[in-house]
Amino acid sequence: MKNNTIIDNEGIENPEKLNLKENNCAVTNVFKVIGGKWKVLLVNAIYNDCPKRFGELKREMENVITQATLTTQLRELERDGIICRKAYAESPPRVEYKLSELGKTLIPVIRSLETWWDAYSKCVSEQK
Amino acid sequence: MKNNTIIDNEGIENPEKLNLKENNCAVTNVFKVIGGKWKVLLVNAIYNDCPKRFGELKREMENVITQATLTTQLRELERDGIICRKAYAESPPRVEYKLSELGKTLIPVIRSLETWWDAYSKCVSEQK
DNA sequence: CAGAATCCTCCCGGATACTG
DNA sequence: CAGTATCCGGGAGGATTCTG
Repeated sequence: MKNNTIIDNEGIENPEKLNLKENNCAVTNVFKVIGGKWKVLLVNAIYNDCPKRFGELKREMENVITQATLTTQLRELERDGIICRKAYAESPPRVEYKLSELGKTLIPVIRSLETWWDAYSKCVSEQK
Repeated sequence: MKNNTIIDNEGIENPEKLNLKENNCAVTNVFKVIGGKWKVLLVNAIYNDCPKRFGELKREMENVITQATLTTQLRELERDGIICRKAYAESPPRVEYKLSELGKTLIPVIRSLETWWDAYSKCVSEQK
């Protein structure tokens, strides 16, 4: 509580640069967008089968994450402009998700992460 | 506690694929290695000025993270094979960090994440 | 069918103090 | 100088229940 009143700035000559304990590293910002535990999985799923209905995602993720968590992750991806949500005013209701144009630019980045992981894990397993 | 005895498997026909609530998505695994709040910053710092002494890192990160947190993050990076730690048996003690060969392969991946973030944030700020 | 609302748990990172 | 040791709070994500 005592530290809620802005951090002690003694000795800090350039507070802007430090951004007050916040880390404005670009990569850290990327993690805020796609670092959610299931987000890349969802982006891939929606990319591979587009548009994707909520019910399909739910079925595929069943017994892995709950519906509540699924909804939360999707909402955040939508808020950050990665996916588009379209609700049809029908009965029963239907909701479809697609990757936005911005979201599509993520795919190559995700692929490069996957490629790095493959090489990394292979290397790690070999050297022991 | 009740859920410690392996999760209810009813209705799961293919437990291996689900990996028991674990997410074996490659990208998620990458996040476990470099997803720590300050790790990419540290990797960049060590890469740009190699070898890097602990004291230098501490000074650069002063008023941003504590020494304890710095040590923890470095230890994890070392454990995961990204950086190499070399301690000299001198007095006063000296410790140097370098990127491992494996760690160097991270640099292009980090650059691609940075590039994506630049484009992303520009796009987001324009469209509102 | 799709989601909102609550409550709860776990763990990462932070503050502080002590050490060879 | 470069660490450990210990305690602690906050936030992400999960379980459960209720709704149009």
